Amino acid sequence: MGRSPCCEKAHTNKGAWTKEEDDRLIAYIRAHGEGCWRSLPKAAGLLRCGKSCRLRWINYLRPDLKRGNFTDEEDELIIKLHSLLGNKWSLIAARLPGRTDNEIKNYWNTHVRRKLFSQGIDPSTHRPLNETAAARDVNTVSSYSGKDAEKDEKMKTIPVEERCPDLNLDLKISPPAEPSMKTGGKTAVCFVCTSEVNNGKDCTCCNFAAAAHGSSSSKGNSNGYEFLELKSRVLDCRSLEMK
DNA sequence: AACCCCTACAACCGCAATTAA
DNA sequence: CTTAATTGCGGTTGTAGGGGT
Repeated sequence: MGRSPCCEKAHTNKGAWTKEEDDRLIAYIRAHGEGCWRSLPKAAGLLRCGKSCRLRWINYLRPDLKRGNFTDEEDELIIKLHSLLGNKWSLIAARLPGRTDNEIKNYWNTHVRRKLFSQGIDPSTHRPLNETAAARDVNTVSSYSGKDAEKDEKMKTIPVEERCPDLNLDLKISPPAEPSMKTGGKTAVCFVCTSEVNNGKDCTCCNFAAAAHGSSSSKGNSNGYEFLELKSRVLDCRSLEMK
């Protein structure tokens, strides 16, 4: 049973991409745009599966990627967003223009986790290690690790509120900063009231401009942080409490 | 120079969610 | 409504390259 493979593996390349493959993919997407990853490899003359092409484009070849080291501001923002969203890398990436979910995930696992540990902070809970160590004795929450199946099962039974009791996580996440293909960039959902915001008009429930609803990086005035009240790009988690 | 270890990150895999037929 | 196909996401792996011995 199960699903059929996404591609004919016997006839696809794997591993690192060559310059020629990159060039083919770039040329094809420039000519035809993104989409229909399933048929793209054949059309572009690539011996790759669609998944692989999509990943290569999104994580490496896209022209709007920032690349380079993360700034201190980005660093801080990632930590704050992770404390709110957990391992929702795509949501975090949506708030960091030019960064991909894969890049942020790698950065988190190689740099940020270590940094937080060195500061005595549990990267899973964003609470002091000694505090979470004590909590572990009670309910094992802070000892959670994705690799630990047993703990994972326990984790599933513990409400989010218990894991971060000082955070009101009954919040709504806005769509990505970039207008999606599916919505055509015409509608978005207010971060605060969740009502639809159409054609770049501001939501009436709050002062958040349309730029913060769905086109922050393309409208010029936004740095992509306003939705978090990050004018100064410093996030107070409690300021994000939603009803 | 050779070997080993560690780090960083590109890429893969499996599954869930979404969309199309 | 159901099923199959496709896309997207998060976890994990593989490996190149750098540093230490």
